[in-house]
Formats: sequence, C-alpha cells, structure tokens
Amino acid sequence: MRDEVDELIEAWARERSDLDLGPVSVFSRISRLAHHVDRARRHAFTTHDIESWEFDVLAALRRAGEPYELSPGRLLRETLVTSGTMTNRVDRLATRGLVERHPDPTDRRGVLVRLTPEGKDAVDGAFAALLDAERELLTNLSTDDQTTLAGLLRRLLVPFAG
Amino acid sequence: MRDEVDELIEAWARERSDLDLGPVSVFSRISRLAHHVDRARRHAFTTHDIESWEFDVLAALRRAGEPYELSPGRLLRETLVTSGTMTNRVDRLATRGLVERHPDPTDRRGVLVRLTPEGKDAVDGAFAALLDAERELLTNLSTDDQTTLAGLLRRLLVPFAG
DNA sequence: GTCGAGAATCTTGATATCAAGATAAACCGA
DNA sequence: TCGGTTTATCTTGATATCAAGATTCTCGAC
Repeated sequence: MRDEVDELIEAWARERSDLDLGPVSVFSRISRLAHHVDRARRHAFTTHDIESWEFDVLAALRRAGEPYELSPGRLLRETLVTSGTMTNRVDRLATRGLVERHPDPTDRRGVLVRLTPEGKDAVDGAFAALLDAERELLTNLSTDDQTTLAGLLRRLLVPFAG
Repeated sequence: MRDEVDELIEAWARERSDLDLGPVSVFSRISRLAHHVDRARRHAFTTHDIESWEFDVLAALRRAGEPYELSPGRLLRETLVTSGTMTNRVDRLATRGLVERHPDPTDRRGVLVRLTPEGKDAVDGAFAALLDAERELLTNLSTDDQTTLAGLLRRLLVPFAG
C-alpha cells in the first residue's frame, strides 16, 4: 500500500537520483503524521469543549498527581513551548476556571499552577476521548507492531532527552 | 534506554492504571519527534538563509521537475496548509525572487507558481543540508531498522491519503 | 446559448506563538 | 553581608497561521 510520502520520494528520485533519500522516508512521514494526528486530536476534543493546547497543560498537571500542581517552568518544559506562551496559556485557563495560580511558598519568585476540580474533570473526559481516537488510528497495526514502532521511535527520541 | 515519553507514560500509569496507554507510546513520540526534528531542520537551514516554510514550498516545486511549476492549490495540498497561508507564502517568496507567478494559460482563474533559477539553487543547497542533518539523527538505527520504521509509519499514514 | 453549481485564488480579521528583553528574587563565593 | 550571577516569570512586539468569506472563472445540464 502506497502513501503520500512514497509519491514524494519517487518525485525526488526522478529529479535527484544522486541523493540518498533514506532520511526522508522516516522524517517526512513523522512530520506529516504529526500534522494529521493533530487534526484528529483537535476533532476528538471539540466534543469536550477543550482545545489541544489546553489539554497539553491540563494533562501535565493531571499526571503529576495530587495536589495537581506544577510551576510554569516545569509546564513549559513538559509541553515544549516558550515561557511567553505558557504565561498566556495559564492566563486563559485561569479565566476559564480550569486552573489557579498560587504563590510558591518556598520561592517568592515562583508560582504554582494548580488544577481545579473543573479542570480535572475536563482533562479526564478529554483524555478518554483522545485515547479512543488514537486507538482508531492504530487499527492497521498489531500489538506487536505497535511495540516495535514505539521502540524504534524511542531510539530516535533518546538523544533529545533532558 | 529511557526517553521523555517513558516518564510521561509512567506518570499517567500511576494516576490512571485503569487506562490502556498503548496509543500514547506511539503518538506522543511522533508529536514530540516532529517538534524536535522541526527545530533541527530550522537550524540546518539557517546556514542557507532559508526558512522551513520557504523550503516546503520550493521543494514541492523542485521535485515536480521541469518546468518547476505548480498551481497554488496543488502546493497547498502538498504542504498541508490553507489557501490563505499559501497566498502569503508565495507573495513573500516572489518578493525574494525565488518564485514567480504566471497566469495559467488553460484556466483564467488559475495561476502557476514557477521556481526561478535562484530558487532552484536555494532549494538544492538547503536540501543537501537537510539530508545531512537528518542522517545524523538516524545514526542510532541500522539500515534495516530504518526500513522497518518507515514501513510501520507508512501503514499509519495510508488512511490519510487523498 | 444561458444559468447555476462548483472550483481556484485571494482577502480579511482574529489568534497563538516565538524571541528577546524586563523585573524580581535566590544563591553563592569572598 | 555584600555583589554578581543565575533562575523564574512575565511583558512586548512581530509574525505566521487559520477559518470564513469574497471574487472571478469554468463547465455541464438543459
């Protein structure tokens, strides 16, 4: 079965038979998959009246466990955005009542962002919907294939750790 | 070897042992890899005074082959952006002299975007740099592993074709 | 031929993001 | 305890993107 990237690579091969296009077969697929999955995710969240960026923040707080509290700095490292973006996100989530800002008792420069009960309900509902949608996308792969794939992706991701 | 997503999944498992987190192990890695690769790509392009979005458009024209000409509609489907975005991109590339707009002789609604010689040089140089950078990221994988990975990713991507 | 549905492109307005800089507090060596 | 460096957060200004709508043209049915 052919995909969009097969065509892309054939086109390149016609024009530049001198190049090794191996990297393209991996990274073009990763980029394009990320784009499509992003759309699917956004769609899964519409039912739950939540946006992808909101989920990313709420989920980081949720999986941190009780008392569902992290600093903005920690949140921006978890979600791969810049500090300005995180300030803006927390502002808007606080306006919606899904998180609250509290002063960090151990560091007067610091702030702790805490999930409200409403935020916890929202993220739990959205996460269930997200898992359902993503499972749907995996139907073409056996459980073993999924494990293999996750393992190979991990090996690409390790160098970016920390 | 552990990666960022292993920690993310362990955190979720601590909080929600009732959920099957299989999909996360695949799609979280794909999203995060896309983000990191995007940064690496941007960095590879800085030397060539070109931006990622510029490369995406120029590359689509380049691999189309002589006369390096595609419609805006075709370009936006290749690069997964909306029509407003493509209008803006072509405007800026034309200002830089890397592409030219020509009327489509067979359809008076239509336009053809054509690569200039400067645009061709720019994209060929940038592509070489991109392949080098991406090859670097693949050093942890054998050729066989890369083939396996590309094959598994293809099976995820096929449903999005068309 | 004419009309209406659909297609191709561009325009507009709103928005989220980033990079760089500002501010304030903690830390640490002398 | 003082001063300089680092850390944490927020602010600012510029920019790229998207969604929705406007415009212009094509094409087939009748």
